[in-house]
Amino acid sequence: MTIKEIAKLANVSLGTVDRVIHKRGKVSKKTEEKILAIIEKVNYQPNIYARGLVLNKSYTIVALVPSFIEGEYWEMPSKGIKMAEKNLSQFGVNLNILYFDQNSVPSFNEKVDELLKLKPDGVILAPVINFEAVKLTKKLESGKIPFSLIDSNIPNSKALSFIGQDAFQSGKLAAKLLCSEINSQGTISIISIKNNENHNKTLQQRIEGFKDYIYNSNFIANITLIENNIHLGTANWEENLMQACTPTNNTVGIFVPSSMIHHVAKCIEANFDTMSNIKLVGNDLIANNVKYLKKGVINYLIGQRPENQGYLALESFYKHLVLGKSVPQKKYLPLDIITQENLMYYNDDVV
Amino acid sequence: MTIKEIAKLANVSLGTVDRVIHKRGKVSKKTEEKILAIIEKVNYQPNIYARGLVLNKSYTIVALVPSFIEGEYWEMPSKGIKMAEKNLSQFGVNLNILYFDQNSVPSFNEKVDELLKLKPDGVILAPVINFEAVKLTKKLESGKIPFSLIDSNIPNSKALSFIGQDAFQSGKLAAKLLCSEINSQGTISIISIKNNENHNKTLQQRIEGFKDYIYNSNFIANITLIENNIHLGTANWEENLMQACTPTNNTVGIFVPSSMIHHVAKCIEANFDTMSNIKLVGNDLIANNVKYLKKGVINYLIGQRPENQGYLALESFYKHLVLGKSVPQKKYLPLDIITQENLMYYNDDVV
DNA sequence: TTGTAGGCGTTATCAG
DNA sequence: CTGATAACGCCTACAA
Repeated sequence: MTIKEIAKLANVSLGTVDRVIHKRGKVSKKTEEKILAIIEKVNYQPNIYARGLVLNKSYTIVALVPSFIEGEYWEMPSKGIKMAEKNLSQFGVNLNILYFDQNSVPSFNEKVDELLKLKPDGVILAPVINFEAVKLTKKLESGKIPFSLIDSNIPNSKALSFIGQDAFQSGKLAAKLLCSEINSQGTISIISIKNNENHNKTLQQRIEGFKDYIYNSNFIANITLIENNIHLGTANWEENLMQACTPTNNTVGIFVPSSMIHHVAKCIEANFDTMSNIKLVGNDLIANNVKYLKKGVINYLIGQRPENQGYLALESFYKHLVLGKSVPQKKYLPLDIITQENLMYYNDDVV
Repeated sequence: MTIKEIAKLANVSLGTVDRVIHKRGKVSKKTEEKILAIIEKVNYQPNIYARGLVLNKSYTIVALVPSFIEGEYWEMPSKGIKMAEKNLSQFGVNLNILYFDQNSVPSFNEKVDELLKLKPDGVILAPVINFEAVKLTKKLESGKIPFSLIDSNIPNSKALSFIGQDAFQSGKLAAKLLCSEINSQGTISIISIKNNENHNKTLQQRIEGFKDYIYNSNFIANITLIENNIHLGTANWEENLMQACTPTNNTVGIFVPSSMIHHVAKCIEANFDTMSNIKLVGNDLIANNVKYLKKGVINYLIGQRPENQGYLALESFYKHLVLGKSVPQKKYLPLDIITQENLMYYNDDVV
């Protein structure tokens, strides 16, 4: 059903129908009602090709995400965003990725300036440097530029959508898997490994979830928890890590609430004679982690579909700007449990 | 870059450029080469809106899948196909779902006739009744109607794409999970439950994968396997099932290689005083299974994203027919491990 | 308040 | 062999 046909049905011209459809006024109430009724009745759907052709709009979306070196976590969301661009560029969605250094506020602000100069129609933001990210969202809000958040949320922000994972639940899941592997008894070591200075809410929530599971289980009496913090790049981080890995009493399991578990796995592997029965659970399917999962040093990895997060973030703008559809305000991606046995089908998994 | 601009660059009219692009001949070699070079250089991409508008083609895709009652497995692929239609109908992809009775060859053939009468531009087929399905694919091939297979494959068929799961690997994964739960010792019962008469390759492959894992593990000596077959709807299937569930010797785990594990779970729950420590692993997130997973009667479910399978099947025709893109010939969806802890984010998971 | 005409980029047809 | 032109459905400016 076209506008022309509706016009004929209503005995008006197609200009009038168009004005009704777009609520541009200047139509008498009577004809408006008549046209609306017809539109309703025939369930008129605009032809998106014709609309796309005449509007021929193109949208600039800028993504502001942490820089990375090959194999690091942030490569994956970037990859997903780029894949989405490949599919969506033909619909007028143009992408511009800006990378900032997670450890440098000036670098972030520099990129923010660059971003604003591009006058984007939408922004994808990874709020890793939380405080600065919040400032940016305020600016975007006042500039009426819609933004989507990936990875972690900024509560109370007016984001078009948040796409990420439920970190607390991720921690609970990790605890469940580790407990099942260690038969629910012994000492578990939680090792937080970070490569930046920022307060990492995700890490914290995973740890809380992990503890929550154990505290509320009925074998809590059989389990001891130890916590360690390692800061990559500091003077003696490797020694500290080695110490954290070394079995105290009867360490039977290690949980690393980040993608950095491969550092622990490397440690364990180097001392496999004494440590081979320590079970490892961590997050994220980055190449280094996968390597140790395949070797059996890591027992479970929990995935959060980072490529998908990136893909969906750009797609949310496509839906919002191009199709004019509504998009879910919050999207938690599934927490995938990855083992040697199902690893192979989790690789090319971007929609 | 538009055809018009290319025409100007090449000092020809846009008609000529169009003939080159569509290889319709009647262009001198010299001008053709010149135009091709320009197209290459400027990386010309046709405007899909304009193309869609003028072609204004619509495609009829017919899906032929098993009928179901609410909550059964086949509801999920159907749901996925319908969701895809919702997104793709505006691009001219029209869907027609035909349901056949898995236990009735005549019903299948009746639907095949109906299908052929619709003169579809593409067919989505669930080859559950294998022999008849093969016959249909032959007809489609000779009629040059492309088809996609979902759920299980027909090797050597000329399908546009197959979208399903690796059933063998699914069985291996089930074994791994069950072994981890039962601490790798005791008697495991494999209970095949079917609701139709067809030879079910998927079931068979899952069982083979399951055995393969155990035979190749180093705790094979500690595990005993028992196999049972239950045929839903036969005279005394409930008694048989009850018998199969009853612990012999030291049954510690049960594997049901289909979506029918809720029948076993019901059994176990009814005798929870004596059977509460039997671990259950099965397939598919249907409502009945989820219920027992939440209760803790079922320990793990393995998902195969059936909605996604349906969605991707229809989308493969969109990509093929509308966008003219190539689609992967074979797509195995990930084998998701579902527990109480990650269940909640696996529900609205269709792309 | 309403109707009309031109144009978006592509395809396909028809006349040269 | 090549160029000109109508049409697809929608939007917008402008005329009535």
